Amino acid sequence: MSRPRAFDNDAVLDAAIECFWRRGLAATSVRDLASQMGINGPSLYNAFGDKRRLFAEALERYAQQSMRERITRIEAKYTGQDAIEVFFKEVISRSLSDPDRRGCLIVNSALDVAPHDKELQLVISAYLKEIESFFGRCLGAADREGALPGSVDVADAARLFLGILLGIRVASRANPQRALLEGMVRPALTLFRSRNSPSKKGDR
Amino acid sequence: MSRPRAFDNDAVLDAAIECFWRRGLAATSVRDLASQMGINGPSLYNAFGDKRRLFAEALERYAQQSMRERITRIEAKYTGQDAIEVFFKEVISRSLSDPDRRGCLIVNSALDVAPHDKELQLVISAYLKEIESFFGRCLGAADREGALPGSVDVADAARLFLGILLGIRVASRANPQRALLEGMVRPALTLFRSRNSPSKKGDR
DNA sequence: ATTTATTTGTATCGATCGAAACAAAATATA
DNA sequence: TATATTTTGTTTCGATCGATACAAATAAAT
Repeated sequence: MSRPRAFDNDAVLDAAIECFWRRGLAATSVRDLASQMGINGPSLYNAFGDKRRLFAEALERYAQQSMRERITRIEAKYTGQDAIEVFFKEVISRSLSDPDRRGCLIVNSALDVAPHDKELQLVISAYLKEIESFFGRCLGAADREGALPGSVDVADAARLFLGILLGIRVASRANPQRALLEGMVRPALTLFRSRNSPSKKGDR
Repeated sequence: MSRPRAFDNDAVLDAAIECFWRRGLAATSVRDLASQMGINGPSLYNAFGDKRRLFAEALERYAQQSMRERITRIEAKYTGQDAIEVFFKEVISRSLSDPDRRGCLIVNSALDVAPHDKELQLVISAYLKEIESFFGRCLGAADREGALPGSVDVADAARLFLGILLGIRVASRANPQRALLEGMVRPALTLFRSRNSPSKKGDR
């Protein structure tokens, strides 16, 4: 009954993700967005409301395509310590191979959006909780298999790995060096019971 | 031979720190800065060059007054695991008691300034290195006292604690909850040889 | 008292910001 | 084909951005 939309919603959202990912919510102008999305300003406002709501949609799509995709893909093939190791290996690899050092849109937003937007804070906080839950599942599985020493609290260990992930994402933007990022994770993996050939001091 | 400056340089720098700390470099306007600093725009430009150079000066003053002050003060009284524990206790306490959730200006800048400013990236990266070195000294002392298991690599452990610190600073802005922040640190402290009454699973 | 160098306050520069007014264009329904 | 409804492109709004021109104000040096 009306004129159809001339652009693909997901495609323009991907372009918006790229803008917000590179520069953040406040530093990205509506003109930049419209230009990169290949649409006009009024089309943007008509389709997404305003810049902030567009950001919320882009963030949710990012969470789905980047965070949840990685978690579900890894959990389909790995469990316990393996899943955590593969997860960090992938994150570090991606962080180091990005010439723009975009980091993670969720982590970036946790730092520069959440404190100034109560609604988005809840959304972002929930994303972080999803990641913590992923670590919690991995650690729970490891614990049930007897791969965790009794001194390790599963909930706290999940928080630790979330903290390390946030740390890697921050450090990779200011100091993207493999030794630093991998060094952040390695000692935490010693929380697990040592397996066949654990990495020891002086091994490197 | 000329008209003297009517404002105290350190005092207005403190006001600038507050602005940048609360909103970041890009989101803080020169008008906000001048207003909070109690000076006029032209005085600001005359004294500091431009917004970016004012930021660099404010950041350095922050590093001195906040980061180095804490490190030297703690190292004057504590060593090894104690120093690390006191450090995190203080950081977490400060993070949770700040109603504005400003986090740490250095960490904030690592995420949203460093990727877009090569010069400031070097400065910020150096600040992070100072923190890592602090952890390195603590861990080195612990190692020399036999308080570290042989499986723990001191350099990596320092990177881990830096990562946790960054994680705490990020998480405290999006999800400032004591259980989360303390939980991030607690498992990492088990890297040290257990002492008199270590916290165990189920203790909480 | 005059000179010289700097800071200060007022006013404003061009550029850009988020957002929208408006009409032309396009299509499903009647 | 006529009508109703939404999208599109052009244009522009008032506000704000970083930065500065300019002259009045100030105080040490001569």
